[in-house]
Amino acid sequence: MRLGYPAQNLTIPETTNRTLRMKSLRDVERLKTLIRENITGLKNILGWNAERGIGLFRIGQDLVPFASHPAFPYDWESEHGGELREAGDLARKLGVRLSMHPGQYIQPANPRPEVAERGIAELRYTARVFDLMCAHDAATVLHMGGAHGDKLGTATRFVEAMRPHVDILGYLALENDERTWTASEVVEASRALNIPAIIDSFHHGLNPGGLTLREALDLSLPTWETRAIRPKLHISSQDPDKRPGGHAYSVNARDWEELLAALGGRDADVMVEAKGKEQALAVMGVRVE
DNA sequence: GTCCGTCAAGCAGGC
DNA sequence: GCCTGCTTGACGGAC
Repeated sequence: MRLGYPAQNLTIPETTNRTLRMKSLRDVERLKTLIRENITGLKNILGWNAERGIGLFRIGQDLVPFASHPAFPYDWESEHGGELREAGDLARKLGVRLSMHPGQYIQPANPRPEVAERGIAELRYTARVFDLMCAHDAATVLHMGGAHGDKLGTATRFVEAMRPHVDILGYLALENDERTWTASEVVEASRALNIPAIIDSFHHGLNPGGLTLREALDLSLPTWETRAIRPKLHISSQDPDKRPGGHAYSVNARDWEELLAALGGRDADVMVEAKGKEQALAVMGVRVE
């Protein structure tokens, strides 16, 4: 089992998420510098992680900000491909597995074609990053988006929208969310696309769809056999000061024990989604100072 | 110099 | 109808 955290390290501190405002995109030199700083940030974080046995990391979605936007001013794959390749070599050498997690705006099943197409473009960006890094066990983790009052029809539309994009499907994994798509619904869509499903234990608790956590894992873990790579899971805990679904600074030890119990000794890599980033891994016994 | 609202983008749900 | 949660940096204007 490998443990990981997303996008930035609060201790060093370092980030992969430097960005700029859209109207600054035309400043090409500044943009290139910023992307190189993000890639350098990624390498620094990978090194810090490896020294502490942290073998999983989620690259921030703004590694190449606006990469999928029509206004992006140059061919980022040619310009930064060599740098990404180096970062990928480092990750492989250190044994760190990578992922990305496109945000809430990415909705391939959206009834508005322009929204769906924007989403596909963003997913293709993540796939190209992983291609350039030669990150063969990487995952692009995606929620299925809005249901638009018709879950069955939307799920069908999602599968049909994604099916032609084999370049993206090579990395894509679908994740349950806290209010719309349950573990079993996500597994069903994943099976239809022959891609893996990720269970988020916190989301599952809020939107279980009649399944225990163990039952959800029984369904989702085998979907990873299609890629012959280790399954992935997400864990986070409720922030007591926020409404249900708000992520806490750390992870509750009971939530962690519950996930381990549900796994029952089966192997998986676990992404810890906490506001405290790497600091939250202390709950799992990782040395994070 | 610091604070704060806004920025490409969408949805669902609580008030 | 508005605000918040998903996430959490940049940047311009107000003070």
